[in-house]
Amino acid sequence: MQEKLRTYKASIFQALSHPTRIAILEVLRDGELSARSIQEKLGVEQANLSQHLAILRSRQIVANRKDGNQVFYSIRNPVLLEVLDVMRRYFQTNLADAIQMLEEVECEASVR
Amino acid sequence: MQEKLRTYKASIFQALSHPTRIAILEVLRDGELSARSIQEKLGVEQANLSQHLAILRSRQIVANRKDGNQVFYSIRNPVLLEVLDVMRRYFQTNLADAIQMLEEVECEASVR
DNA sequence: TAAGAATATTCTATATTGCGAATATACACA
DNA sequence: TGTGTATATTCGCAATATAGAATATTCTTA
Repeated sequence: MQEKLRTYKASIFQALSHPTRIAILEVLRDGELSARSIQEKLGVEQANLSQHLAILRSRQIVANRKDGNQVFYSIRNPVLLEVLDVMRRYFQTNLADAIQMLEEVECEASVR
Repeated sequence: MQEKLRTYKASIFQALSHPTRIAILEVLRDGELSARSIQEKLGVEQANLSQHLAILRSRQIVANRKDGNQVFYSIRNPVLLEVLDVMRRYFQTNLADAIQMLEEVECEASVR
């Protein structure tokens, strides 16, 4: 596989590499929601949510539909939900390691 | 799902969010390899590879086994390969969008 | 048209990441 | 023990990412 393709995949993973963006995809799992509803469900700053949505949009991960005053977001490709599902299985089969990691992550998520 | 769990998931995605690290997992798909072999296959700097391996290690994604002079790496949990497989499907069902993205990514991968 | 609501963008400060160069460590074997 | 090979770590710098504050844009409705 060429470098370019890997860079694309990496950019998708990168889009998924933030807790808020994972949360966004999880609340969109059951169907589209307005930006405002997402914001209320997640309890984040308006500007911050908008930035995260911009990232998901730029990677074509979510679609947005304007309706009057509001913008409704939805997951563009359901296969992405499978990615999240498999990750859930990954997490489950990894429980022991994960618990340890959670503790580390709690202090600092970085390697260095 | 709690924030902590999302942070954990995000940290796994973050580990996958670099082309070199994706490449590492791909060459490890068929079994363990020494760091040197990985380096030769990928053609990256020794120090750089070691840094990427450190990230994968810190997330418990790879296991390492020391044998004399060398360190052999392998994928710790095969479910992770499924994640990559699903991503491949994601890519395939997304071809049109992806091609467009590849062009953009070619110039600059960032949103801003 | 004016005011208000929903969303996006820009700006600024800070933190994190990624790279190569240099250095350190660990092991093998003469 | 000394030398070479394999791997890891540290350092400094450039690039990127994230957050909140401020501002802009778009739409609705009085």
